[in-house]
Amino acid sequence: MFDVVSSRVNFPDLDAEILDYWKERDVFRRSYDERPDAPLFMMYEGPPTANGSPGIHHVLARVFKDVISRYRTMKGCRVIRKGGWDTHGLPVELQIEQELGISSKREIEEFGIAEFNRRCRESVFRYVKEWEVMTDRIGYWVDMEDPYVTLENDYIETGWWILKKLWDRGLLYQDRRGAPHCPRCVSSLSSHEVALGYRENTPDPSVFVKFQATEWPDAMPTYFLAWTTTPWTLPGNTALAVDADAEYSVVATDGCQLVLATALLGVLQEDYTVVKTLAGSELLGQPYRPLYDAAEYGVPIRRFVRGDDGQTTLQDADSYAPRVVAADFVSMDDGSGIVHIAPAFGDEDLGLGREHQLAFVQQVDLQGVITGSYPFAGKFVKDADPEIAADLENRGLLYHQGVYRHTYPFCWRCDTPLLYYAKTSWYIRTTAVKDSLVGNNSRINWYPEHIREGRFGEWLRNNVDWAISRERYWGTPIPIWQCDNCVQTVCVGSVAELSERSGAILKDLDLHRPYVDDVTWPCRVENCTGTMRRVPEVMDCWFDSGMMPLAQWHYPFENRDIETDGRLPADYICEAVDQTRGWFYSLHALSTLMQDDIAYRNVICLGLILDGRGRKMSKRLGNIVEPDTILDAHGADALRWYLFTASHPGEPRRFSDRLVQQTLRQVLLTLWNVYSFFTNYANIDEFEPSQIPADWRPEAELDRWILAELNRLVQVVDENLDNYNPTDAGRRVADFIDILSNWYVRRSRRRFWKSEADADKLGAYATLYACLTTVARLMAPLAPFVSEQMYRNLELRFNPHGPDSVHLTDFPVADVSLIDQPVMDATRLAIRVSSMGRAARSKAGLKVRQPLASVVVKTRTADEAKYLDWVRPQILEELNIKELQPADAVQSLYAEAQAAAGHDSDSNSDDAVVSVNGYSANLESGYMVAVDANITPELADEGLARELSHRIQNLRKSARFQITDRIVTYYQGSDDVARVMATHGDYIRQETLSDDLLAQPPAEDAQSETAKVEGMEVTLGVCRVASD
RNA sequence: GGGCCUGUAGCUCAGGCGGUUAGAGCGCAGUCCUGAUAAGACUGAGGUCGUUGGUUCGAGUCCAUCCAGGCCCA
Repeated sequence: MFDVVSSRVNFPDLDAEILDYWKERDVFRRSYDERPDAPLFMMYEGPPTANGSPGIHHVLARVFKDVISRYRTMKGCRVIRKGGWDTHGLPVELQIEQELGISSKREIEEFGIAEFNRRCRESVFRYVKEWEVMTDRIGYWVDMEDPYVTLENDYIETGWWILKKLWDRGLLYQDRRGAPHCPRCVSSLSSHEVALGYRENTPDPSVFVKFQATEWPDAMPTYFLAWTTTPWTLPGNTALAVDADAEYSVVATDGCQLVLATALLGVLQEDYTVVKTLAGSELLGQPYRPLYDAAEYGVPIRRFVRGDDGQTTLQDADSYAPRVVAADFVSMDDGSGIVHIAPAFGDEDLGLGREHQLAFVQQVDLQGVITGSYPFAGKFVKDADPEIAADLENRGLLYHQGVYRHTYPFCWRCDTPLLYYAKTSWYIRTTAVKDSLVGNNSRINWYPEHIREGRFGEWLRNNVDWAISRERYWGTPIPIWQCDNCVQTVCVGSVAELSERSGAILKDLDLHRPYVDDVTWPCRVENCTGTMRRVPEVMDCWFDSGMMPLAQWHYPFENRDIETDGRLPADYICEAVDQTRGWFYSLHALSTLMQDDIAYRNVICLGLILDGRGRKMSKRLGNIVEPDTILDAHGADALRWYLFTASHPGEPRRFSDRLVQQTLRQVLLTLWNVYSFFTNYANIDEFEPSQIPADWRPEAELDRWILAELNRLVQVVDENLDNYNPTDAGRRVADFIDILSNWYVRRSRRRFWKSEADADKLGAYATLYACLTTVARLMAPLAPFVSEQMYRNLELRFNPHGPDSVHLTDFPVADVSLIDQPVMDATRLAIRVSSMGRAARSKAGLKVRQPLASVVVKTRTADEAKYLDWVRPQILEELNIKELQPADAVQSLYAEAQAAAGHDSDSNSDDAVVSVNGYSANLESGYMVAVDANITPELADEGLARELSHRIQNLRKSARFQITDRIVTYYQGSDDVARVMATHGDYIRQETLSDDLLAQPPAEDAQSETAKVEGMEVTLGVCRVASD
């Protein structure tokens, strides 16, 4: 016997039961422990940070990780899926700053780094319980008992080892760059943080400034016209840049000459005459007078000097001689074609400064305040802008000023406009392996595919060196110690090495700041009395996540066998598209640098998750959907199924409770009801799987059809999952469930009901059993709970020595010999003809319960005419019609129907339902289904018999009788009713399991009703007969 | 400003190598069917397939342009 399955099911309760079962049997662990020799399949977990509650977007990523892992397990792999936690980084620090009510580095240092970091450490596990519960609840199998944690000493130590390797190869270096800097927080921002704070339509001053040429051949005073939106950088100007290949014009206007690009003459405010034109290259080297000579205002002057090694360094200088240089970034779209260059600020300016060994004037401090003795000294840069413009205007050096609106970055924490500011950072020279980065990428399978050459490929082709240092507190400390007296620098690659160098016993040292900062030692350079101290920076936390392939195993200090045992690279990773520049890149960059290999073979790149109205989910909008709400209402499978199938992984997806509920009803409940139907009747008939002969083959048309569809489904689902496409896999399963329920079961019901236990009935059971057990396995990776339940009840209880979980079974393999295309085509035709027939009946007001004499069907092809013959019984039964005739048997009907439909008019559509010749004919796409509308008295009686048994069935149902209960039926009504009860009594008794049909008032305890049937008042009652 | 993606019914989505009259589900209105069903069937309303050009005998599909939205970057 099967367990009794109610058609009413509570999926959240079912989830809980299955979770207990897995826990009890330790199924997850056994899914890899019990197959030591199976091929490895490696899934890398992109680590989340547990300092906030998990949201629905985390569920999305986790179920996509899970579905592929479960599929691979069923395909015979041993899937390694180690959990992980990302624990470092600025977001963690910010949260603590907020809690402490502070917002600057100065305040953190006053508060104390030790306590600050202690709080950071505590906060990152604050929600770990919630994460574990959610992970468990959605059925994501991942090893949470032994996860990697980026703050652990072992993890950090691997990071040090990697950095040292890079250092030894000259790939780790310190450099000065123009970086976005928040003057209020006194810190650089990572590109990721900058991206959070762009604001459109930000007004900035737009000033055109005149730089006087000092060696221009003409007598007339001549100025280079340059444009900037940051007047505060003008005192730092040390060069002007032009496009050497562009044409420039010298124009005469208002008592002087101006030089600017010919293409941009339109910016001039008044009349002018072009004196001459010349190439940009002819301007190169032209000296000009600085607007503000730094020496006069007490600001130190330095300049870039290129050494023998090709590297440039900054050296002090007494004076500088600004001049015109060439640059390839000079735009001809706006401005004047002459770009103001201040190497102390913009990154392009800095690069140009190096290239041309320009002077370097930095008249702004890290708080954004102008230094020196300028008239506007002591002001914040943005406040200095108007004063600088006014000062230049007074001196006749301002040509024009206005307002320019553009997109500008602001600090996402404190809304301060960011300044581009040249300062030193540590870099990894990823550009040294750029070709490998691009080349290795071509070996990665991206889903969706366009990411490879699109967003990711584009990013790699524009690769710049990776800025890995942060002037912060809570992160992996950069293991570089420098002498505070000389140039001695060492990179430390392990805790042991640090012990050895420092002479201290560091076994229990917390490798974080401030403790690691206390580790110092005397410089060993001869005659140097300095002390080796760690540099103050910590690592970018993306470096932490990128090194997880090695660091999660504490390689190379332990687990050296990962090099060869298949744990590098990953077979599969999956995160959202925002990780392109994040984790996808950091993994790829580090594995290219360290192993010159890919870090992952296959990657699903998920789109963003939006709310029901298509808006991004955010706390601010208050449109976050809590996973718990969904899970408690609909269960994990419904949520998973929705996430898999609603749209392809790369697409953004809308999410709402309503859509999950729809999925539940349409897919899972439909399947469950088929399952419930099957077990109910199987138990009544005492069907057991062992009754199916080993060499059983389907004979009935319907059985051959649904098994053909089933085996085709197996092929398609296997193919889709193998191609990392759970979306289409799930959609195809849903399609199958639909036809299984709404055609196979619908059409097969009577085969299960009938009392004789013949081969046909066994065939029906064997077929439906095969469908349900196969579907349970097919959907196990997608909907692990309901499939487990079905597996246990349908298979395991009859095969106690089989695998005790569906997730330990093999994925189904299609029996190609059962895929019978003609049968599938024929049944599709039956479904279509039935649908058209129902419409024809409906239009003529002929309800289906009323039997009709005949239906005429015209198909489009000869093949279909043949198929019609096969599926004739299905159509007749579905339409409740006695006889089916091909159209050529009723020659004129089709032509008449076409004529009636106005087919020969200019309308190019002849779809219609028309009444013609006593038929109701439905024309559609070249098909015709015409039902005979003539109801003879015999047919009317038969219709009444069916109507009466329908009423009696409803009474049985409302009396809550068991399906197998036998009853006595009472009836009172017109002569018609009495006659039908007599002439069709056998039929009614059989349908309703009535032992007797009694023409008398219902007994007292009978379930009864009086109603109008076909316009006649009828009283019916049913009474259960005591079973023996 | 650059890169990538997306635009098909009120909503969520399908539409193979270009080929007959562009489909499904949800929602709405009505009718029907039902002893597995929380379901199902049928009918109806609802579409300039984002725009404009082009290629072609033929374009939702291919090409170009523009528009709108999203993500990433400057």
